[in-house]
Amino acid sequence: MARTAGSHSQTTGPRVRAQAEALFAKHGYAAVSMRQIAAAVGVQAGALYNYIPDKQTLLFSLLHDHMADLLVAWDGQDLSNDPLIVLDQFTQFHLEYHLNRKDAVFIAYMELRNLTTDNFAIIETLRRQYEDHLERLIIAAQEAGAVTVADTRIVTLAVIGMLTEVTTWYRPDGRLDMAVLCGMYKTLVRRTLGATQV
Amino acid sequence: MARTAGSHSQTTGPRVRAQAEALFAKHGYAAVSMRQIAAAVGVQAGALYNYIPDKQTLLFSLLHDHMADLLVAWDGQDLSNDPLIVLDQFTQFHLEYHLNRKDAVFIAYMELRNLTTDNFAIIETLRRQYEDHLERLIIAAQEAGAVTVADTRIVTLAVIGMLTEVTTWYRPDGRLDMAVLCGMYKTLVRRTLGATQV
DNA sequence: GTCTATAATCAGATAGAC
DNA sequence: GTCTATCTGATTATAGAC
Repeated sequence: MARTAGSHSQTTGPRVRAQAEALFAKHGYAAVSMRQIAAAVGVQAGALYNYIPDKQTLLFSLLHDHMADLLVAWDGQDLSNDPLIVLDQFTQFHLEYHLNRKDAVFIAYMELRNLTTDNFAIIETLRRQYEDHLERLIIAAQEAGAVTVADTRIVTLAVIGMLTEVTTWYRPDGRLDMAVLCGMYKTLVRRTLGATQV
Repeated sequence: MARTAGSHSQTTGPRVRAQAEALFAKHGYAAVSMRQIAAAVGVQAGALYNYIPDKQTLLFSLLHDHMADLLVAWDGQDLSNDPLIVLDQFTQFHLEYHLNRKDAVFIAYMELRNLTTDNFAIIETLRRQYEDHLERLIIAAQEAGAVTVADTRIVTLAVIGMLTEVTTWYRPDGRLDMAVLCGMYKTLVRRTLGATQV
């Protein structure tokens, strides 16, 4: 309970990350100054350096945690034995996860070019891992005779592209609720894969 | 033939735009300085202001011309009477046009947030016009009984998202040439639309 | 049309007081 | 842990010489 005045280490750190994420998504990494982040948090610029070594590391940390969390979340899914139902589960998972983290998704796609070469390689490896998860599902469905795909890699990227694009226009208070949206995209994904049942 | 030393008005203007486009695509609008653009062109920073009023107008001009050129190019297409062939034509047009202008496409999607409010509205109107072209094709195909779509607007955005995503990974010297790529995506688009023939 | 020089501002990051 | 003050260098844009 007793706490030194001005000491908020348990809350300021996460707040720096949250405000940076929101500002980077809105204006772009290069366009946001450390002073802007500090103002959003409610501290002076110098205080930020108690929590982050520099601006580049802050960006990398946001992207890395987003991708790592995504992989952990997918690993935690309870998957069906039906190869078509599993594809529906991926569609639903991808849409819900990404629509609930629009800022992080936006940054993860937009700010890759602002990473150093080494940091970029790490993020790309994580992204590739996620893509591979879906490609394995498509290959399994193909082997089970549930879908017909000419090139599993291309179709994997096409499906992820189609699903991720939703984050650029979907509004929770718009004309479609999540359940309806997910239902429509499950159909679109099955169709794209040439599923035996749609 | 005779030309005042240092006078290159017929070439410098376009070169400023071309170099700015390349640099904005690579590093992002906010991350690129006028000095960098000038260095790429081969002049000093001050000379740029003979061709552009300011940095913001340069960005807007690049985005505006890209979208306007896209609409003009589509209007110039010779379209089939077959509603499914027309959709194939759109797929091919969109892929070829966008893959030949990767930098402009990247900027058009990434730098919208760096436009002023007024400029943003203008670009969004142009983008919406392009989307409407595809949506009308889908509606026509639906009315002709050639496709089955639950929500023409959603599917329009899904198709454009799927096609545009290709620009993030396609390499002309990669394992797929344009003809094969277009063929595969024509199938994917037809499938997504629930076409009677794929 | 391009140059050099400069104005006015802002950037990321650090030092030391409290 | 946060503040103020500051360092160093970069930013956009302009002015005037050539």
